[in-house]
Amino acid sequence: MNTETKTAATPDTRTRIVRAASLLMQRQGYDGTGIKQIAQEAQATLGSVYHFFPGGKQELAVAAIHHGDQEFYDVLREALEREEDTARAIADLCDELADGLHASQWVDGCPITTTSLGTAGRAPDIQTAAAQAFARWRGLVRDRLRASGMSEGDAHDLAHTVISTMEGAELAAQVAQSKEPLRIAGKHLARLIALHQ
Amino acid sequence: MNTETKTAATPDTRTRIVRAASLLMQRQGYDGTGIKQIAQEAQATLGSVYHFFPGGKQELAVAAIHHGDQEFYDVLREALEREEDTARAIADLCDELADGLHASQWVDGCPITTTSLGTAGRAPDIQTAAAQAFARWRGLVRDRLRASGMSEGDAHDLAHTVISTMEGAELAAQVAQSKEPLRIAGKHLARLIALHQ
DNA sequence: ACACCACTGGAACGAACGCTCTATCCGATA
DNA sequence: TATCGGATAGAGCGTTCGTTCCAGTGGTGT
Repeated sequence: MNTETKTAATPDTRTRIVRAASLLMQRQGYDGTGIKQIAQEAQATLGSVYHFFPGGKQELAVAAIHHGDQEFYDVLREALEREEDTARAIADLCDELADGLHASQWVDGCPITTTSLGTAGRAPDIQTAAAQAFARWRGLVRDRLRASGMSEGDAHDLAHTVISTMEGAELAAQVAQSKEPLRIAGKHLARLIALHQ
Repeated sequence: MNTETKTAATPDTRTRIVRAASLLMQRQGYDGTGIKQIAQEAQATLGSVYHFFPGGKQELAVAAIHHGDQEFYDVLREALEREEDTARAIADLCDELADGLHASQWVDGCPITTTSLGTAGRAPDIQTAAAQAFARWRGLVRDRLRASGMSEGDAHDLAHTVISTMEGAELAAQVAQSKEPLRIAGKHLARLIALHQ
């Protein structure tokens, strides 16, 4: 029954596999990550991987994307709940992302972009999972903006730009190995939100 | 001497190899693209590839990134020269990018992100080339904003956000297979620029 | 006529890839 | 205690990877 839940010392084998796949594909992309490497990192064996993911590497990648999706969904939700002023919440989140990126020595960017980009025209399941993730994140921002009184249209459009810009700034920060793109993006997004409410 | 220049029917072998590498890595990433595939696509042989790029796949990837860098540099420069109002120039460029992305059936996004992301912590030469590209593009926008009378600080910051947001919106558009993220980003960037000048 | 050399062509190498397969383990149920 | 199926373990399959190596080929300078 259990597929993690408790804060247990050593999680499910399946959970360990998904976590390892998510982390490694986030860093190295789909083609750059081998199934054997995932198994080793997860302290599981090849047999276990194919037992839980009979669909092979693609099915595992989809699970990894869903994992990364939920991971950032929680971060985003907490950031929006923590601070009443949405503009400031987004700016603070950008700084938080910059700190996390720096702490990982600029390797752990968005948990799904690398996997998604590298499989663009050839793995529909992975693309669908990535599109769902982006839509969920946008929905979170849109609902928060709506709740603070913004019009439907403005909230919809701003949610798009907030996610797009955060995504692009994280990418730019990673490439430049600098917090500056994310810092500036946070400032400008806050300004843009304040302009509409 | 000549490494292309003329509008010749069939370009240099070296040029054909770089173009093929750039296009394939843009679509499939570094690890997803094989040297043999590049050679085939370029109508060259393995011997030729290693003749021109004795540094192997990494040296070829660096050349591919420089190629993609220059490619977008020209597009960006023309877009900024074509339209006097910088805000409108950026918005128009976003629409142009959306059309190009759609025309490629959502596979040809930014020519360097996929390659750069997939090699994040392990190929310094590639990272440096990608960082240079981003910096050159930002420089183009910053100079244009400065020329239209914007303050040094505002121009610097806005150039960052313009590139970050365009990058992120292109990514979002690719994943969602929709022009909407780029359209909205263009609108918001124009608004943000107008706000500062 | 010859020598030279940038360039082309492709066979071959060891390593790593995704995946299949069978054997074994082990806790729950009868 | 006997049985059974989910889970684990890893050898081995065919294929492809990046790279090396060397034998040609064709045009240029002498």
